[in-house]
Amino acid sequence: MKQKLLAVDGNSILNRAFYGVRPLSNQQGFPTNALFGVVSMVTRQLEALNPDYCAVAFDLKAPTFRHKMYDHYKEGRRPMPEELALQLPVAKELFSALGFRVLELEGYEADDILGTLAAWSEKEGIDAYLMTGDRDALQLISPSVHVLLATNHETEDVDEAAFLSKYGVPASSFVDVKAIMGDSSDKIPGVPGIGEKTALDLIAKFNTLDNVYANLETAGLKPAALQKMKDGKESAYLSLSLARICRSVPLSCALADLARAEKREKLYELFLRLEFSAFLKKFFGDETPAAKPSAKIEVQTASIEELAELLQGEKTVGFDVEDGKQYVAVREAVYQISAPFSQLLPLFTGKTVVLYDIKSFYKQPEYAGLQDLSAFDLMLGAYLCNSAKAKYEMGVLTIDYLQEVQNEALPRAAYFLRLYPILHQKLQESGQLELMQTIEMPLARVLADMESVGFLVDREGIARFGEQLSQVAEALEAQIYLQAGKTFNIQSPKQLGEVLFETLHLPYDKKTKTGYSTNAEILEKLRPYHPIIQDILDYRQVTKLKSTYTDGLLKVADQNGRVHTTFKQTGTATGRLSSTEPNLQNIPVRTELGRELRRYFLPAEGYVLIDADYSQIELRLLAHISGDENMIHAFNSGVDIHATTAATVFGVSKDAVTPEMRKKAKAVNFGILYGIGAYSLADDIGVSRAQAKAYIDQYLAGFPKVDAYLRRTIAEAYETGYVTTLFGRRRYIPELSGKNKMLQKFGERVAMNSPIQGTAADLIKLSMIRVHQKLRESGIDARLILQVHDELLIEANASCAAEAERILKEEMEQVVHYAVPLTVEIHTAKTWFEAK
DNA sequence: GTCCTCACG
DNA sequence: ACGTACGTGAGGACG
Repeated sequence: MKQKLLAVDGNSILNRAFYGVRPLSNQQGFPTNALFGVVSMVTRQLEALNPDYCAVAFDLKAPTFRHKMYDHYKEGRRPMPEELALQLPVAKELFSALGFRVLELEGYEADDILGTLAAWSEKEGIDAYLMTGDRDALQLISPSVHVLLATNHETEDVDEAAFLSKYGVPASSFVDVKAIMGDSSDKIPGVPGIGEKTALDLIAKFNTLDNVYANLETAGLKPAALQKMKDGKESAYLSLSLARICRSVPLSCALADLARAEKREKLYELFLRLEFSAFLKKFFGDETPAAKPSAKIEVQTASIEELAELLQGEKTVGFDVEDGKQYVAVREAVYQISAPFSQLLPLFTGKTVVLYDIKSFYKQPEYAGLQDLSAFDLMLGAYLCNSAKAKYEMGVLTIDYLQEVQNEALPRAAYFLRLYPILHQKLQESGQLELMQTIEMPLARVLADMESVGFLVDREGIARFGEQLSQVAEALEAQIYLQAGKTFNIQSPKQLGEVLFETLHLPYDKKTKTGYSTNAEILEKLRPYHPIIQDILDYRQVTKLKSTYTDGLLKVADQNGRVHTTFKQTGTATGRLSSTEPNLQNIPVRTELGRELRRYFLPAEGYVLIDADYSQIELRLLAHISGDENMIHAFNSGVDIHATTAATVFGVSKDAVTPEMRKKAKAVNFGILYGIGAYSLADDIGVSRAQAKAYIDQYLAGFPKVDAYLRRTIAEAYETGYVTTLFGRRRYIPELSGKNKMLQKFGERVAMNSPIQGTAADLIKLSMIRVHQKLRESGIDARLILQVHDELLIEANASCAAEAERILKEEMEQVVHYAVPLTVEIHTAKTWFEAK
């Protein structure tokens, strides 16, 4: 087995990673996105190759940076963005810790060093893998030298054969091609007027630049091209020398000095500092290097009497159940307790019980009584501290807040009482402690009850409906094949695109990265061109209903025909809930056929369903939050808000508003809530961009305080890095602190939308807690079973339906008293279809 | 695992 | 040069 060298162009891939990975930073605000990308790319290659030698090369020229791969930087050099410059020295540390020798030499660029290493490898008879995002390096490919070309999402292994089949010339001739075609981003002139195609043709025929000029007259060029080649000869030879990568940089080390030497303690330290929890887990698992020894905790067993003794005078106690074993944490110690929970309960009274994922305890009857204690859920606390995280596992929390890797040999409870004061303080500092105590913690109990109760579905009815859908799908499928003239997989966007745009030659405008776009919006436009389109749209709808909804629901119904969703309380950046397995927050309603499904969502025998939803809650909150008199007045006078908006936008009286105007105004209202952009609004309502901008300007002139509010919110978000809801819920917007304009724009839209969407989420959560409480207090036979963002469902005994309806409407409408009324539409019926 | 598509507010 | 409305979850295709 030949030995291997992995040599990385540090500048190139750091640059790639910086532009390819969304902004990330650690809690100190230090940018980490490029470093994350680099570690991710490099470790993948380390695993795949297991190289014996590792080196990384960095440019050492001017404090500027070449953006070769981005045409828009073709004007030349630009200063490196600060966020990237900060990461550069850490990248060197990271490479070194990963076992790479860091190579840099005054006056040489990274690719020259790579070229030199490639030459060494050839001489020593080992395989070299050159990792870079720069296509220039392809000229270094040889029988023993591969280039690992890092593109946006993958790293492509280019060897001699791959190069030849892609370009039609051997890799060794790549510089000759460049000498002719030039490279504007690299300031290589080439032969003016000659492009890639001619250059490749010539080199394919003659192999080298010398040979091309030796045979120029017989090359079969058109007269114009021939003349250009003649005129550009000098430029071509200059380009050849510019394009050729140097292979003899006078490095002060030898191949043997590049032997891979991982520095694990350093790596651990760096990963911790950067908060790379996934990499920590991958590299270190539960083993903590000596650099930072985790607290030495012995797990002891204790009887209830002993525990009672230990807990004397303690204000906080940790509690957890893992692998069926109960753990109680007291200060620095963890005790395994084998008594039933009911015996622990009195010992916890009067203390704060710190635990993780309290909802899962509430769902198990053996932990009854927990709801009467004062508790602090670390998962929920961590969510409020930063709602943008993908995960809130203990392993992540220990890294983010304790700067150490979770030792999985210890019970999780070992960390609880160390995490609690930190999270508690962060909530206090960020003004979210009340939100935690009065909304998120009590809500967990409500959600647990809702999940346990579930929603009854008519399984036979759904099965019948599914059968009908299958039959329709089969018929549509036959029609589609007939019209296409062949069979293919309609559900494959790739195959469908080929059939539509290549077989049937339908016009297309948009392509995705991977092929033709065939989504409903595109197909809608194609409808007039071919009857197959309608069939495909219908087929899509029917198969979606069948697979996601009828089949999906039947799969998860319990033996009583009830489906129990799981509400994720830490799933969204705005504070909303989400619903999984099954997702009951996206049951169809917008189309007639889809809505049919709701006929099979039922109350239990003798019960009814009550469905209540807030009308236009987000616009009402916009009115309140902005304090705009015109919008407040519109809501207080109970008029149609979209019609009022239309009158404002179009400058007509309310009587003169046409349905078309109302429709457009409604779109503008949505646009405002989502963080408006003229471009998207124009696209949405089918007017010119200028027209859309005029609508927006009119709107903002008509509701001046809305305008002021949006501007103020964006400005504050730039200053502080976050936005908040009326209840203090915070969302950080790191996109605003980066230099990427597109991401900044996105951040601004987030800043406009999140306080509104988030406040609505806070409000309905509070309503749920109140409704849950009221229903229990009144002792009536009714319970909450579902929340769909602005909608609540109750299953109530028919005998107390009216009372349940009254409570639901009252609690929802009176949850707060704002500048505009929060109105609720409510219906009671025997199916969800009828109740909505 | 990631992309595309589509269901909801 | 590029490509946008905000927030989600699920299923199928494909590498």
